[in-house]
Amino acid sequence: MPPPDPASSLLPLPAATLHILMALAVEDRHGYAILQDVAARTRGEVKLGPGTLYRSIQRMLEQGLIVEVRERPAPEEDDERRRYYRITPFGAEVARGEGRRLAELVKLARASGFVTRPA
Amino acid sequence: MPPPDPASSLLPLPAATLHILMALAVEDRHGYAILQDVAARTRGEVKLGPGTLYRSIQRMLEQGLIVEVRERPAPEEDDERRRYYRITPFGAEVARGEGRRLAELVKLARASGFVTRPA
DNA sequence: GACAATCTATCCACCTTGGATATAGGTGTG
DNA sequence: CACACCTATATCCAAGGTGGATAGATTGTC
Repeated sequence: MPPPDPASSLLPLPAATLHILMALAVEDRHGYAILQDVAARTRGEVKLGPGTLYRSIQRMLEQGLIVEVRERPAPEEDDERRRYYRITPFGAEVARGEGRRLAELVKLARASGFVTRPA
Repeated sequence: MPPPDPASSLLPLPAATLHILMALAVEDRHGYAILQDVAARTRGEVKLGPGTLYRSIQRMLEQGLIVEVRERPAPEEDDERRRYYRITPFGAEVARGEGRRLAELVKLARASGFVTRPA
C-alpha cells in the first residue's frame, strides 16, 4: 500500500476553502477582499460568513494551502488592518484535486439526468 | 420579494443526499443496496457510513425527497428486513437544482485553472 | 450626527459526517 | 467447530464545517 498522498488526504475540500483558493488564484488578497470576490464571482449566490472566512484562513495556513505575505500595496491605497494571503503550490495542487473530484461528481449527476444544460 | 422556492431552499445538498438520489434515479432500492451502488459508481471513492446513510434517509423522507414503497420483488429474491425507497418528482427537482449548482461551481474552478482535463 | 461599509476576530448553535455499537441470520474458511 | 465476514437496519458519539451574532476600530456617505 503506497503512502497516502498528502494532497488527496485533504479531499473533499470544505466549500469555503475552495472558494478562497479560487479567489487567491487571481492575485494576493486580504480577508475582506476574498469575501467580496467570492460574492461577486458567484453573483451573490455564495456569501461567506465572517466566522467561516477567518476560521477557514487559519486552518488553511496550518495546512500550508496559503501563506501570509508581507508585501503591501502603495501606502495611499493600503489599510493597516489588512492581512494579505497567497496561494501556495501545494494549495494549487489540492485545488486541482478538488476540481477533478467535482468534475467527476458532475459527470455522475449528468448520467443520472440531473444536469440539464450547463447554463 | 417572491416566496422562497422550496426546492432551492434545500441547497446546497449534503453530499450523501445527492449520492442517494443518484442511486434511486435508476430504480427503487433498499438502504444497503444504495450503499453498494454509491461505492460501485464512484469506484470505491465514496463509501457512506451506516450512520450517514440511515440518518440521511430519515431526513429525506421528512423533506419529501423520497418515499418508502411497499412493492417488493418476488419472494425468492427478497429479504424481509429490507425497506425500499423511491425518488419523488420533488426529489428529482431538487437534484437538478444541485446538479446545476455543481456544474456552475466546476465552471468557476475551470476558470481558475483548477480543472485540467475532465478525466 | 447617524448609518453603512471596511477590516479583523471570536463565540455559539446547528447540521453533517465517519465510525463504533447493537441486533441477527446467513455464508465461508481454517 | 469457531471465527470472520456479508447482509440489513438503526442509534449514539465525537469531530468538523457553517452561518450568524457579537465585538471593536476606522472611514465614507447622506
